[in-house]
Amino acid sequence: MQIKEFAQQTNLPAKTIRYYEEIGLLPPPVRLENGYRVYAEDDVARARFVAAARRLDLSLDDVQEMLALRDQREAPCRVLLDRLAEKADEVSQRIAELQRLETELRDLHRLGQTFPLDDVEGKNCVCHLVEERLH
Amino acid sequence: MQIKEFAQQTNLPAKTIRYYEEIGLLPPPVRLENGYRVYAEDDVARARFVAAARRLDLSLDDVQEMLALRDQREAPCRVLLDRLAEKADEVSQRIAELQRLETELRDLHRLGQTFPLDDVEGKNCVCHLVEERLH
DNA sequence: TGTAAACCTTCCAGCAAGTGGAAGGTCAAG
DNA sequence: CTTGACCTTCCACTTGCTGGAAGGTTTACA
Repeated sequence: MQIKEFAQQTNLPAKTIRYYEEIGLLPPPVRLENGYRVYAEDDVARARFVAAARRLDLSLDDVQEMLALRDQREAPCRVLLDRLAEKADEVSQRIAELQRLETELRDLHRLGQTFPLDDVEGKNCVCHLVEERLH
Repeated sequence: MQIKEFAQQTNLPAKTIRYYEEIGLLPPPVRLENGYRVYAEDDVARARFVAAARRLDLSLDDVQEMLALRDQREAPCRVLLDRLAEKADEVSQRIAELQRLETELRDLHRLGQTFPLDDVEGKNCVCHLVEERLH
């Protein structure tokens, strides 16, 4: 199959597939005489693994590591399992940060509405409110 | 004051201050004969506004727009207020996405633990679980 | 006088993970 | 014979900085 069908099968844009090849995440496929890439069925699984891992927000570095294990006939499951747990913790930390941020944004917005909207020089507008919010 | 004190007053690294100057967010300051930057008290407010907006995760483009308004003697408060609300909505959307992601990661992790850890070729490991999770 | 430290300068490179676009080759259908 | 859908490579751009090299200046201290 050519790159377009491969892209459909793996749910990755063709551009991204070429990029993954360039950085060594996917092996260079066979080429036709005209230079077109041709993929085999076997290539789909690997690319799908990458796509799925990316959807789980694992880094390309993480994926590299796991694929390298697989290429050495070692099961990457232990590493993957650990990364899933680590990633989940990172995500929940990030959620907490964003929740704090949202609260701050909503608080500022609410407070800012009680101020005039045309006070450039004075201290009575939301801009100064924001400005003074540094700690 | 020189760049180091300015950095302390504004809570921005010196590198970042030079960068903001380079992209036109902060005006080029006066230079001493030896080329050192010298900042006035008035410069502090502007840089603090930038720093505070960044802490609220507003983009440099947003900040540019608001500063441009201020430079034209127009109050950026309306724009700022709108951005605060928009940003809060973006953040809460992002939170929802991350919560879905966290759930997916934890589910996969839990499920993956019930599988063997050394199954490279078979279908009985967490790697294949992940791989098949594409939709 | 020498020198070490603590400043300051510019410029170049790189991060993550792609995306966009230009310029051009190839192939099948009408 | 040309149109449109593919495909190729290469280069630049995104966001918001950060790190480092190579070098100039200033002050303190021996």
